[in-house]
Amino acid sequence: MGPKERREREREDTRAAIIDAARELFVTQGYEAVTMRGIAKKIEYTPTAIYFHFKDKESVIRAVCDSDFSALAQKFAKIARIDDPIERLRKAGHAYITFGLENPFHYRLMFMTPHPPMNTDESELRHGNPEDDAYAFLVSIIAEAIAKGRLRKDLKDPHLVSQIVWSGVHGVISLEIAKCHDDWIDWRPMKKRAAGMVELIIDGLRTERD
Amino acid sequence: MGPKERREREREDTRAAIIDAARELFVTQGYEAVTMRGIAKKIEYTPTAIYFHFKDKESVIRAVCDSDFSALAQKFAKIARIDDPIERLRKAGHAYITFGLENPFHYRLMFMTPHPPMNTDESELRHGNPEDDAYAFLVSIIAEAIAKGRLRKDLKDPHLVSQIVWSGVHGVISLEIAKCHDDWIDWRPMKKRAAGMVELIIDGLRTERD
DNA sequence: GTGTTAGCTTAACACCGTTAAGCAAGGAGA
DNA sequence: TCTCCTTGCTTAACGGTGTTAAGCTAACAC
Repeated sequence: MGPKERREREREDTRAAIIDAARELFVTQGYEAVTMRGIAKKIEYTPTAIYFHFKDKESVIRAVCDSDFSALAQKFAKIARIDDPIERLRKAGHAYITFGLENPFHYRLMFMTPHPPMNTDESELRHGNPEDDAYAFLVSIIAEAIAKGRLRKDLKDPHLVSQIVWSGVHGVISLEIAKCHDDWIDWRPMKKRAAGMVELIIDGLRTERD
Repeated sequence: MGPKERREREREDTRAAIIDAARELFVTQGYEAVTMRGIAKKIEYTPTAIYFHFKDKESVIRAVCDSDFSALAQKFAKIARIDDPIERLRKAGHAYITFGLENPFHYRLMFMTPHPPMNTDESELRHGNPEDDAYAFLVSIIAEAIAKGRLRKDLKDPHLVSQIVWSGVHGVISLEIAKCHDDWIDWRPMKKRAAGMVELIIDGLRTERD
């Protein structure tokens, strides 16, 4: 049975071509600049053809993000091997910030833009699994740090602590993405702000002080 | 000389009508929902008429934001009277968070959306003046706290510290605005996250510890 | 009374996402 | 081999957007 597989392979190819074309527009110019007509021109199809492969524009772009966010998961996978939970937290914070700054349009779409609640099954990434899910990874670090008595004793809820930690690094990234062109603010170097935030958080959380 | 003033007053009136109509759409449904045709319908003019009063859609909405952001300046004006800089910082943080959560669309437009660098004179608010400029207000608090030896001694740059502090509270607000509908995250109450962040920051910055 | 200008309208342009309808090619079943 | 039907695409169009060019009208200045 040859032809059936060939057809499926071809379909998968043009689907990939759509994603690639969309990615190229997306990473250089952002969500608004990705137009169905623009994608179509790049791959030399008509705009309508895209709707055979994707429900709408949003699912095209989510396909781009889903595939690119695996890069973040890979970074986290390496960090997961670090023994000391505090050091793991520090490295994870920096990796998260680096990822956000290297993929500003992805980051903006995923974490700075309100979306209608999406069906869990629409995304291929599995939630709750620290390997795929960056938030779950963070919670696991915090939970371990709490269990090992490395955090202040009034900090008992891993989710609350995680959400505060996340807010901190998210604040640095998102402010940079949204306001870096604003010369009204006398911005200090990104690296200093990032490192300052990470140290401020870790220092504020933990038991010992040096 | 009557007619001239009357004409100017009338022009100012329809300008205000445009802003009011735009605000009504903006605060309930956000930037995208504000359409020139929608504004026009509300004030019973044609869409084109708006272009006599405003350059484009963006300047209509910026006029809305400019006028509404004076509310934040007023909150800060009260806080400015607090003696203790640390306590002033705490109150300012909470006021900022409250403002952001009460005006999510304003907040999103001003701090979560990248803009092309705008000409300073396009906005009526004066920069650098702590009375109008929330950032300058924050810097003034931090500078005073440093001068009075209330912060850790390695924290010497008011701008760097301010930017980190701002990032922290901004992170809480912006994550709430962008991701509060995401039930994939087991969100803790907003108040706990906000208070936790403010205390974490203040605790991380200052000299003494209780 | 004439000319000018302010303030608005009508009509259109160039985009956008999306959809209905049709067409051509190729596999499936007789 | 002939027919049918599905797959994958195209053509054409709809309703929406921001924006602009051109024209009209009433009120003012002289």
